[in-house]
Amino acid sequence: MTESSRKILVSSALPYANGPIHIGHMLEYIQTDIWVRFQQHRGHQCIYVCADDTHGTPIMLKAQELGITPEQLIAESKKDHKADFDSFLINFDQFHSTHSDESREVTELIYNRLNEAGHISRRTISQLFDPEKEMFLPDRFVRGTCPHCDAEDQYGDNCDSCGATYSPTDLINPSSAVSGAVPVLKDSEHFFFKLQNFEEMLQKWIRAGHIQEQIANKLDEWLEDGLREWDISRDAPYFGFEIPGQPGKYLYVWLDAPIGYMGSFKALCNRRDNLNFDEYWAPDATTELYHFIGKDIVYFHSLFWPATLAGSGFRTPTAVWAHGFLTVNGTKMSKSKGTFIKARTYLDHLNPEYLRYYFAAKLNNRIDDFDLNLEDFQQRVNSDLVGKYINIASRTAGFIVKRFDGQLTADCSELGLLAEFQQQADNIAQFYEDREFGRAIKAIMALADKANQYIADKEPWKLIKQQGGEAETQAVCSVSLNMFRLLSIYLKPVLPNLIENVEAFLNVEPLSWNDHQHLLIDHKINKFMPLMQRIEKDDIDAMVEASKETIKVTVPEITPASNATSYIEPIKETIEFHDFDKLDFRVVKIVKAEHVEGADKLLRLELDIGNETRQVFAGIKSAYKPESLEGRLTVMVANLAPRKMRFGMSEGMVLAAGPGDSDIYILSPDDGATLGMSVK
RNA sequence: AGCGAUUUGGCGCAGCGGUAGCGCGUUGGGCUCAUAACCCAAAGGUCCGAGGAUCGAAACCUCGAAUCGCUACCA
Repeated sequence: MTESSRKILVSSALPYANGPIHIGHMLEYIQTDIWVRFQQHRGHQCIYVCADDTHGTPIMLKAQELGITPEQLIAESKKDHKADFDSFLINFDQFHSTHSDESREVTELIYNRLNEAGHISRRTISQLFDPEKEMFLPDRFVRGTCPHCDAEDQYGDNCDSCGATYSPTDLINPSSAVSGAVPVLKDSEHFFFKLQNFEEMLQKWIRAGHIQEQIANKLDEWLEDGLREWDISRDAPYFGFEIPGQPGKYLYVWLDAPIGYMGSFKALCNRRDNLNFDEYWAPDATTELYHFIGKDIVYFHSLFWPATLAGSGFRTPTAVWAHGFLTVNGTKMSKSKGTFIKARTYLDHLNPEYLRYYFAAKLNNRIDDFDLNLEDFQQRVNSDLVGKYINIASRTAGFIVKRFDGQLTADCSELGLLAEFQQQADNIAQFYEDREFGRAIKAIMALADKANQYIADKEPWKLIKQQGGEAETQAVCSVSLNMFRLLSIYLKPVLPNLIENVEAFLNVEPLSWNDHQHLLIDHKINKFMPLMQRIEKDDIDAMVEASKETIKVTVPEITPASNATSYIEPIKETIEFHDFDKLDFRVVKIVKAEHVEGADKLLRLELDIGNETRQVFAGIKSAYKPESLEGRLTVMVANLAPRKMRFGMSEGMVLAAGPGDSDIYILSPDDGATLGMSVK
């Protein structure tokens, strides 16, 4: 059961420093973070590193465009990225930068070793050069007319219109995307990494269980084509590391990017006493090293990277694990549809653990694309987490706290049933280990169903009313809360914040995986409070709306007057006229108002809006007597989506002011307004 | 164009040789402890299409379609 403690180093791919993190990125970070937390949860030493990828032409140009230095740009970017990751509970041990002393040190070491071992060659190549900017142009930065189909304004490497691929020198009327100047051909000496020296090593490596089978198939194909030299140098001006001893020549960003994993880890070693760089990177290292990546960068991580490491006397990764791309509602993320959702936009509207759960619930260890279906997302999270899992505690804790002073029974009954929950631990652990999170969640939710069935079967709400039924009620609820605790242990890698609140509720020390081996008996718990709110459709809609690319609006800084009375609610985010215009307010007459049987706060209103009558349930019982409302005119939102409520459909909403309780004041139009009038 | 992945009930997925399962949703019933939650039951599928090997396929092979992606000196 207790395997000896492992030493594991894990990375996620480095986000590029020229743009914000979006939810497509988050798929990878959440996947990795869950796996890392799982390992730590089980008592292994698992270190998680990452960094911003900061070098290359796009960074350089973007900084120029903004009129700042690249250093300023990447510092800004790192701050934003780190804030996003923190908010999503991504628990890096170190989030570093490839533009750092540590990265430079390792990069130079690797280059020098490759060079000394004869893996670097040089030759002169001819490339398009921008005479105005005095820089060589990457293919993407040359635009011109396609030599095949005459489509205008195409990239230098292929044509969007006819799909042809060509060299930028083939373009008709080429121009620099940077300055607009006509590029000229210019010679320059470039440095190449002799990838072909590693063909045999790579052939073996990719079939030795280090990568997924589908990826290995793909790599085979590349290997069959033969490996060629890899151009690893760029001429000044370039934002990156200068090649040692070669002024004006820089290392291509893709050489130093993965070295950023090592640089980040080195920085961590420098501030932690118990970590030794060589223990993780020496060629004979017995520790484990894993890279989580997207399938788009397989080439770099499964060919260049192991070759670079092997050629410079370092260990190769234990495994490189690729995942698929994220789609939203079945299609590629789109700015116009509002499905290009930035991490920050998501966070402005929704709890990060919703997304962590949804990703976990559908992730597997393969490279299939992952669809974030927003409707499914809402239903699944609400149903699984709030409806099933949390509900177990919600429906039993009340009895324990109110009737038994929070005390769980001294002996636990139903040991057989609980043993079933405990026995699932190994099975679930294996799923996590294999990155089959979806199966893990499925197994956990099957147990949650079982727990709810158990409660339904025992009917503690009836037991408590029976004479002498107290003991059994306490036993049933104690068993239920033990089930809840076991599920919490299993869910902890996915939902770290939520489980922290669960720990406070259960009044226990931080849970670790092996705590599943014992039960909570003769223990006092705290009062239950709602641990998670359901996802509201409105929040998803608002997030999508906020993601739609529109003309940039500068949201005015909202500075609440410092001496403002405290109960004034802050003004919500500024909206555009067309947002406002969606709301259809109407003058209506309350033709009928009545109490609703069984409802504490609601009144049922029948509203005449001129051409039809609407039924609306309004939470104003505490402030109005029904008869005082009948015959009054008021204002309603007439185009609000109907809402099925426990007592019937509510077909709109009546406007009212005030904080609630008896402080509620419905609106009245001035004299002269009549039924059905639109309010603007 | 080449290659890879995907295509199973409304939605999201599992199954990978013995003639279809799960969750959500829907419908009906039950319960009322619980965040309109929970429990029970039902309806719903020519498993993308066409061929083929097999006693037998959703699953294997061939051809085709659709979607997403990759194709190293783009990041």
